Formats: sequence, structure tokens, C-alpha cells
Amino acid sequence: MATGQARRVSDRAEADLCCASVLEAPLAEAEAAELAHVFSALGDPVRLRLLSLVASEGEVCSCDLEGPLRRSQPTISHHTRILAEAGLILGEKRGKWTWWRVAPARVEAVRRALSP
Amino acid sequence: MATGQARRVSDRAEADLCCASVLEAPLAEAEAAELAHVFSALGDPVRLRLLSLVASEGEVCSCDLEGPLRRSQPTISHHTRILAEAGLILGEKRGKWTWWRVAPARVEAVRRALSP
DNA sequence: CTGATAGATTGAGAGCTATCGATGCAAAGT
DNA sequence: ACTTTGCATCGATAGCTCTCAATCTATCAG
Repeated sequence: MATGQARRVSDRAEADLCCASVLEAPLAEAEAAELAHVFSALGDPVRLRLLSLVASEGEVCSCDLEGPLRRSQPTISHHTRILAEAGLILGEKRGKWTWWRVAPARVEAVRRALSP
Repeated sequence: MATGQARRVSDRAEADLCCASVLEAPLAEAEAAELAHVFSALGDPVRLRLLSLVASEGEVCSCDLEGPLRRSQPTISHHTRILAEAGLILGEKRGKWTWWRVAPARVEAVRRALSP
């Protein structure tokens, strides 16, 4: 499945989140659900450190995360998947490795949603 | 308990969150835990709409939330407590009513944590 | 082709969370 | 004093999530 090169994760991740604003006007239910999905992805300390590591390194493969995060390989895979489905990181498979990087536009959209 | 007027909720809420930055450098575990706690509070659609309502109205009592959010009174109480413990809203009891308002500094701290 | 490695997926267990009915309690109203 | 009202708390339940061992798949090295 997928074209083979990259990004088979995060398909519905590229969704809106374009204009939802928490503080300016009452959120519609759909906007709230979409935003809550992203915030949930950020609502775990291991995932926050994972995201932080990826951001610092620029690009990281999954195998470089098990050590620093002190979690098993399936657990790392679980967390990368959740962050990717939230659109916060992008994965690209190159050879044996999956390389992860931050999706800055998505992070910016989250910040914008909390703008006054 | 507390001095009687306001704010008996959110005691450990006024915590740091001052300088944690997700994207700039690898998060320490304590920072990650603190931030994850706040993001978890934001990671529920009902709570996001609740926060949104409070922000729009400026000040809202719990009784005005049951209708719009279509949740029972205990559930509303549950969600206000979680948002208050995360420091995102502040509650003040006046007479029979508890009035809620957004804690803008806290929201701003969350935004800053996602700054590039 | 064979063996090794990166990582996704599956399955299971422990713990957490969203929800509501019932109850308790304090502040107003009568 | 009695009743009503707003809201916190308790208890129970259904569903979700974090975690890892085991397994499967795909890629690379030889």
C-alpha cells in the first residue's frame, strides 16, 4: 500500500485545523474533536520528549529513540504512530530505517488555535 | 479550606511551565510531565468547548455549561476541575455560584512551549 | 539464498478516564 | 425552619491507553 517511498502514515493528518480558535469564539464540535485529537497526542510525557528529540535533531530514526526514551521498540512505534496520525511528525521510510521530522506547520496551527 | 473567597482549586497549578520548550531542546522528564499534564487537560473535546465557552463569555458559572455541552452536572464538575488543576481556568465561588474564567498567562505559557 | 536488522503489528494486562445516578452540603429564598 | 438551588464528591461502569513479549515483514549484507 502507498506509493512505497514515504508517508503512508498520516493520511487524515493533513486535515484542517486551519482556523479553529479556542479562545476567540465557541468551538464547533468537529473543530473541538480535531483539536482534542492533536492535544491528546501531546498529552503524554514520553511523546513530548520524543517530539522534543526529533525537533532537536532535525531528523531521527526510530532506532535512535529507544535509548533516550527508555521504552521498548513496540512502544516507540506506538508513540510515533500517534504523533504522526496527529500530523505533528512526518515519517519517511528510507531503506531499513524510518526517519522522523517535525511538521512545523502543524505545530504552528496548534499555537494559533491558542492565540488570544 | 482556603481563605474562603476564591481559588481553592488549582494549588499546584500555578507551577512552573515557565520555560519548558518542546522544540528548542530535549525536554527534561519533569518538564515533559508538567507539560503533558496541561496538554492532557486540553485533549478532550468537551473540555476544549468548555474552555472556549468560558473564554468567549469572559466569566461563566458551572450551571451555564451543562446546556451547551450537553453533559450532566457531575461531568461538568469533573471537567472544570481538570482544567482548573491544569491551571487553565480559575474558579471563584461567589454565593451559590462558581464563576470560571480563563487563566491567560497559563495559555500563553503553553503557546510559548510550542514556539520555534 | 541465508542470516541479520529496523520496525510495524498483534495480543494481553494493568491502569486510567469519561460518564452518570445518587448523595451530601452550603447558600439563598420564602 | 423548611425548601430550593448550585455544585462537589462518591461509586460504578464502559471504554480507552500505555506497556511489553511475541510475531511478522521488508531491507540489507554476505
